[in-house]
Amino acid sequence: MTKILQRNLYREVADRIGELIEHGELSPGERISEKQLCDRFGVSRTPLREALKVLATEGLIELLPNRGARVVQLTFKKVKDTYDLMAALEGLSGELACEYISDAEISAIRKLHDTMLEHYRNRDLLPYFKVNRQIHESILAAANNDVLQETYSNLNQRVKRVRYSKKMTERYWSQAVKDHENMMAALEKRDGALLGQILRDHLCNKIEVATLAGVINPDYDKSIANG
Amino acid sequence: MTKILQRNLYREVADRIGELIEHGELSPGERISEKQLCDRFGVSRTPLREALKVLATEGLIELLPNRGARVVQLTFKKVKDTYDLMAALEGLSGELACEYISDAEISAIRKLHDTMLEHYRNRDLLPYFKVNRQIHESILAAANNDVLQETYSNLNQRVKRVRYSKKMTERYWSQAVKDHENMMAALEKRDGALLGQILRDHLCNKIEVATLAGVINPDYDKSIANG
DNA sequence: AAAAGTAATTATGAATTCAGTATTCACGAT
DNA sequence: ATCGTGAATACTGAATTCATAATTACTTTT
Repeated sequence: MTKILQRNLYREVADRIGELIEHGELSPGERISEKQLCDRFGVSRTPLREALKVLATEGLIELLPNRGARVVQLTFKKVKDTYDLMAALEGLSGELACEYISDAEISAIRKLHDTMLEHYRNRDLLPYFKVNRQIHESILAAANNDVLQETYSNLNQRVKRVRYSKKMTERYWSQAVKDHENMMAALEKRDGALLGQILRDHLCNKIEVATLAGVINPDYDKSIANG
Repeated sequence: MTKILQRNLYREVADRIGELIEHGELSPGERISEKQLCDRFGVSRTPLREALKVLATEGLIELLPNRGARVVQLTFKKVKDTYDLMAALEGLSGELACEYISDAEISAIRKLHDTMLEHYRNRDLLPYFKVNRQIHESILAAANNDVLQETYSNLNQRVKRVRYSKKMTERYWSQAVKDHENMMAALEKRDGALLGQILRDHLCNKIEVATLAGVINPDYDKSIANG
């Protein structure tokens, strides 16, 4: 692990800790030892503690008065709440995108879409996920709303550790592809209301939640393990 | 100004600075002097700087490397982007609220609604705004989604300094009241799709944006003054 | 042996100190 | 007179130190 050397130390540290959480190297509920992280990153406590405060604001960890920090336990309800919100934001991004998107941007997304279909036909899950994400990000970017993008990005970060780790069932996968066909059509017609509706109803998120519900302790507020 | 005495210093300081920004005591674009704020609050630089990092994460200020912090300049576009987002979140809150809300909660909101109508008839603007806000907050609470509530609260904080400061025109006001009549009806029918749609289209936010557009420099990205 | 109380240790909260960068002001050159 | 260069000053970035709260270990008592 390369030590951190310079510049905007607190932000750098915050990102690195975020990665540790995402990859499960810091377990949910686990006490975060300041000293341990300081040694790991070769940084003093000042920027590290600033990073912890920022991460708490971003919802990745929680601070207990006089008792340090711990990684947030993702409960089923928290994940569901976050996904509900993300679905609404995707819907908005669709509406806005149709207002502002250029022909060039549409054809770029069309290319991504066709590539994704190719991956689907070959059942290449990882490449499929990657292009899928690019499509959603492109629409988000076309929405031309920085606050929206920032907010979505933050929410996504919170649930990253339980995303992209589930296997699709064939049925859900084909439904998701159908959704994308409809999305593409709505986008090319620049039908914002329709695209928004499709994105809000887009099953991806709900699939994952459903999958989680099957995989994990179905208890509503019980913590769930990392992927 | 009472000095800060104890407990969760950084959070306390962040809230206080937030108030200063909201009330316009710190002007947008203005350099924030750490030393000055330290003296004002009777706090050392450590918790103060932690507070600044948090406020930057929350989008109230921005940090310039080696050049300190400044209050974010609210441009017309930023406000519009934020309002678009808040409208979407309100819509979601309406949909979710209809799923979870109890009869008791509905009648509580009905009471608020009737009180608000009373204030409208008397043209009591401030009490009207206050009850109006309580209604929206009640629906948000009934949605039973902590992440949604937290996100909405954060966005609201960013634009607080330009809200609640505009005078309603009679036409917009009566339209807003009509919207609320429809909202109330949808809520009592527990028609989530409808309530969501009404809330998304609810004119309040757009009114304010329109008002701002008339009051301020119409230049899209130009900064706007505090209320 | 178990439990409770106290001392010791460790970790967090905050202040201070040290270092590096930007800004300002003065002086000189064109 | 204006612009450019450089030294002095002020401020931010980060490390260290000091204070206080929490946890642990140990002792003592029942």
